[in-house]
Amino acid sequence: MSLVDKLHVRQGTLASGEVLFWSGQRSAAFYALRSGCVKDVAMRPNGTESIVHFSLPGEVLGLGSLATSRAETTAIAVQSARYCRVPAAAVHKLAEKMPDVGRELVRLLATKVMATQQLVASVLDRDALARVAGCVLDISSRMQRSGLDGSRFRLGLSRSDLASYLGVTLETVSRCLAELHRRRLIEVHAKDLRLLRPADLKQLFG
Amino acid sequence: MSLVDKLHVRQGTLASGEVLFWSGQRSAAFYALRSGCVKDVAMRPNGTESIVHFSLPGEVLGLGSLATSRAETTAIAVQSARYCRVPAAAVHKLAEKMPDVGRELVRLLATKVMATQQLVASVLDRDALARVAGCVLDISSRMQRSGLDGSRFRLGLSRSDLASYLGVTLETVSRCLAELHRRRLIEVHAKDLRLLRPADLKQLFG
DNA sequence: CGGGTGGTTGATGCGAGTCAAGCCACGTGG
DNA sequence: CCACGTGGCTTGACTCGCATCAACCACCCG
Repeated sequence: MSLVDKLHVRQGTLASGEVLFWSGQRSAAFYALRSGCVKDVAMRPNGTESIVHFSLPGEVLGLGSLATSRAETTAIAVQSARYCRVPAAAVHKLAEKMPDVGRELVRLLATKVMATQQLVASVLDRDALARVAGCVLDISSRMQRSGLDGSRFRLGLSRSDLASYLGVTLETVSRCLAELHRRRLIEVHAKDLRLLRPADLKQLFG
Repeated sequence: MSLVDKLHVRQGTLASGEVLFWSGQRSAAFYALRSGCVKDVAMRPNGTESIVHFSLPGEVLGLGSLATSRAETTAIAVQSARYCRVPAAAVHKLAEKMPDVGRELVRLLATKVMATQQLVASVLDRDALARVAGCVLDISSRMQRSGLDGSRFRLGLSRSDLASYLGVTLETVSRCLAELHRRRLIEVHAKDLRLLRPADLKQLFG
């Protein structure tokens, strides 16, 4: 039984393009995503924005607000989505009675720290094609972890979202997907994606 | 009074090059760095290694082990260092009596999540010169946060360590530091570094 | 039908990787 | 003491991957 299931939480839905929370907004809570896809956008002083994360069904977002009681990024649905809101205070109160809840939260956070560090490391010293391949594999395995079909899915993010997330341009993303298609490692039609040879994808990524 | 000061902890020292913990090693504990500098290295299947993080005095490392009870990276001292070891079990036990301890730990972790995400975002869409400038500023502000002199310090990391951390080659790091020196934004002699015009550095970074 | 949005594809230039040489500070041993 | 090697750093010349700029296409909706 997972952490969020133990709590009395508020449910909600989002239409595509709708904002879940704004950067800077006062709030100490996180969210469990039930369906859809949500991107986490960091705004820059100069106006440019970059995607630092995206969440798939079964995952948790908004953990940053636990540090400062203030959201550090803006979360925007890229598909219609259902979610549960979990106030930090509720978790902390529950944790006082049930130590396991506290440990679970710590585990959740520590896992995200590591995942993010791995992401940095993996992205930085790879060329564009490997980054795209890695991203496809990442989505696939995250879908599987939530019990969904990891070999055939629809991308929530647009090319330009993916580009920002991967640190390349949208043209490059487009070209790389086309190249992977040409090599028969995947099949892409617009946002529908199918993995043909995951093993070869992994090799390309490694 | 900070979290680690409340705990009964084991102290230790490291010589430059010595390993604090190995990737994969079973252990659920983190470390508070008292002095020196420690790098966090992720090994790849293919043998290459990349630096995902480095810790300065006053900072905490090894949080990854809280997720899996296993270190995810190898921590190596790049200068002789003093540290305190904090077992996860001790924190959790203490947290049961003092809820604030649990919250402090959560805050610590959430802060690191955000910092790491910011790092990704900041590194990805910046050119090499801006990355190096940002890294210098980052070190400077982290030194200040611990009450040290942020305008004049000695780099713990070698050029090649910095290169790995920033996702560029060591030649590029060298050229960028030289360029910043040429522009009179900093002064570098080997590993000794001094900030001359931090405001202009920030502008270059932004 | 026209306009808008998101995606693909092509031509060109630049930034940073690569390869290679050389410098400096260090230590070691003849 | 000097000769020599070694590791960390710098600098230069060449190459290449990706950004940039720009056209074009497919689709949707008013």
